[in-house]
Amino acid sequence: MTGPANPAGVPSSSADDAGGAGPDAILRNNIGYDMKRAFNAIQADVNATLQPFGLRMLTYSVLAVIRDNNGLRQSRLAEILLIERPNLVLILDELEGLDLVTRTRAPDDRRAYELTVTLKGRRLCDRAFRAVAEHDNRMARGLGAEERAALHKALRLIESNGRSPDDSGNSGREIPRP
Amino acid sequence: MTGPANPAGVPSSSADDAGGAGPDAILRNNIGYDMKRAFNAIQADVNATLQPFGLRMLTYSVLAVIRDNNGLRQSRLAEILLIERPNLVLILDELEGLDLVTRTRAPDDRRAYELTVTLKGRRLCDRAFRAVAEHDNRMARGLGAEERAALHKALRLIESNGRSPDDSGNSGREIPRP
DNA sequence: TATTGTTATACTCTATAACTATA
DNA sequence: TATAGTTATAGAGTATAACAATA
Repeated sequence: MTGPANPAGVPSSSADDAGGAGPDAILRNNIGYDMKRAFNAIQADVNATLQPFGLRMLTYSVLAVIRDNNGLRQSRLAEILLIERPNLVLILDELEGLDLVTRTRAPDDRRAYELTVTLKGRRLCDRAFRAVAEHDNRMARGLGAEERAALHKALRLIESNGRSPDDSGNSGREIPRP
Repeated sequence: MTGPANPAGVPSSSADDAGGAGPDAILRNNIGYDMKRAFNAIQADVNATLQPFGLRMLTYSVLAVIRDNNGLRQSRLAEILLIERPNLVLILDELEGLDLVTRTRAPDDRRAYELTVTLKGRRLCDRAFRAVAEHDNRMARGLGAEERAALHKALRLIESNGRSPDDSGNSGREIPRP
């Protein structure tokens, strides 16, 4: 905690709080709360941006990663994007139905599929890429180049903090009295 | 764009990309992608943190805002947390069923309910608050105080950018050829 | 007529178990 | 037996239309 602490470490909930601090002031201290609201704004904008292309954030991500990793297999793609394999199947069905990607049997392992982007898929992906880049600039308006780089760095650090329960003793989470 | 640009503004998708840049390198340029992954980590951790209290991120947010705004009405609470009214009903049913909040008829407007946190709810909220603060420190490990403040500032700026389609002419979104 | 809370419903994203066909 | 892709299913979270009671 950085702010002034009261005995219990609990925020002051006095009535005059509501005056100039905003009714959700307590939650504004939490990175997750601010991030959820920021991400909601981003997702709404990127989905509106991708809608004319027939894509969503998720389908665009899948398309873009296949585009840059030709011959990729579904299991590996699911790993990369942190998607469960069963959920990826439906996304690929959708993209394949739109003639944007193809599944071809792997020559060495006939259980697996190799994913490729079609010409149509590559063209759409490139156009969508530019629209998403504009979306990014729109959402980052007001941030300087260094601030924007710092944001990316912070987000990646947080992501990696989530994967490392490398605290002392227990995993760092409190165990409340039953 | 900050990096070197090629004629079309499209990222190089040559095969040697996959070497040291990571298979999702293209998406890593997008704030939304990094933020989604960071937020996934945060949400998983905060939900694990709140589980012993019988709360989730969403129910904790509702409880905390009522705690600091006694007498709040559902419509206003929904506005504050950007939740649709119908969805809030179920959350309040849950919190009321746990004896953490109460709905009492507003004296001046008998359509509305005034929301209050019970003693049990206040105690639980305070304990959860401390656990969430520890969760926050866990997720922000590696960030200095200024970096952390800059992160909050950036997130709030992005949120506000989402609410302002104040561009010139069209809303700033590209209209692709049909 | 408008608003508060509610019901019902649907859609997206996510998560898990179990199946098939190959290995 | 183990793995790749699949099916079925269930759970959050979110979004909209329509209703009853009240204003």
